[in-house]
Amino acid sequence: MPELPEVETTLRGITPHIVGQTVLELVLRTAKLRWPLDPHLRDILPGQKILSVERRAKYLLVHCDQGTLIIHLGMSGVLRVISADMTEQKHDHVDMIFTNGQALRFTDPRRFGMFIYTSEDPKKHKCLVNLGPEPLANDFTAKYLYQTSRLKKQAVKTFIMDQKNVVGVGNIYANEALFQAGIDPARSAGRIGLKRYEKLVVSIKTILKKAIVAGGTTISDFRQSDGRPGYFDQQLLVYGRDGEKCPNCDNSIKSTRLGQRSTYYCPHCQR
DNA sequence: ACGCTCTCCTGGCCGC
DNA sequence: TGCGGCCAGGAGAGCG
Repeated sequence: MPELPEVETTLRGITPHIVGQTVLELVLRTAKLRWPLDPHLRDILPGQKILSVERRAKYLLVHCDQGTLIIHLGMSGVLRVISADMTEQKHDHVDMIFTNGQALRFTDPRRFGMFIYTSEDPKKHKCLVNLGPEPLANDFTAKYLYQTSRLKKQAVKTFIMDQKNVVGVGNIYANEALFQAGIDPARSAGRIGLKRYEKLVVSIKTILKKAIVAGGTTISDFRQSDGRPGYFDQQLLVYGRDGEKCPNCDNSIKSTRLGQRSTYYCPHCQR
């Protein structure tokens, strides 16, 4: 679920509450998320102080004295700072309790999320080492996308959702960005010219920035870390709108599937 | 190397 | 109201 704006929203929500705090105890209630939760976290983390939190792609890196937690929200994960005595509910898998009486709680119904610890450089972890550029950074340019996509036959939507090429763009924002750029999501990435990639890069950056301001998109279960939903769903122009009228013309929005993912587009406006 | 499927898991919704 | 089938913000693994 969470794409870059939702992860960024989470980062901004939790950071001021946990940086500087010292871990008192780790409560693990579920053995397995995407990968097994390491029971040694109960021994390793207590006593460590949270130094900083950063986002890389859709991963959150919680830097502690002696190592780093790598957290991914998967499709349905939520991180919240709560009072440590708040009763746990179904799907609350991890509580990281601090000495100040608060806790960072990880909730994830579908359990595609990830909550691991490394004492090595987290950027060298196999999940992070092959990631492409950050879409909001200066090195994410039309020239880069154009060069990277030469000879690629895969659909441009699949191409921009591949984290090797650019990170953070998930299914919702891929649909929206391609609509805004007027590009047919099924078109081969290698057959799109530099000019059109210029439009696409602008669309991706604009949409992600707007979504961050809105606190992300809540389709069903995403919550900002204070429990409020994200409000960007009110600005979605094509996602989930098949059969509705295109905002730009009189034709209706169609849906199809690309790479096993629902795809929404206007056949008239997107070429 | 590339690109396509399958897979992990729970819950909500729709149709019968 | 109950049940089966299908769908959902991701992405690693395995295959041809």
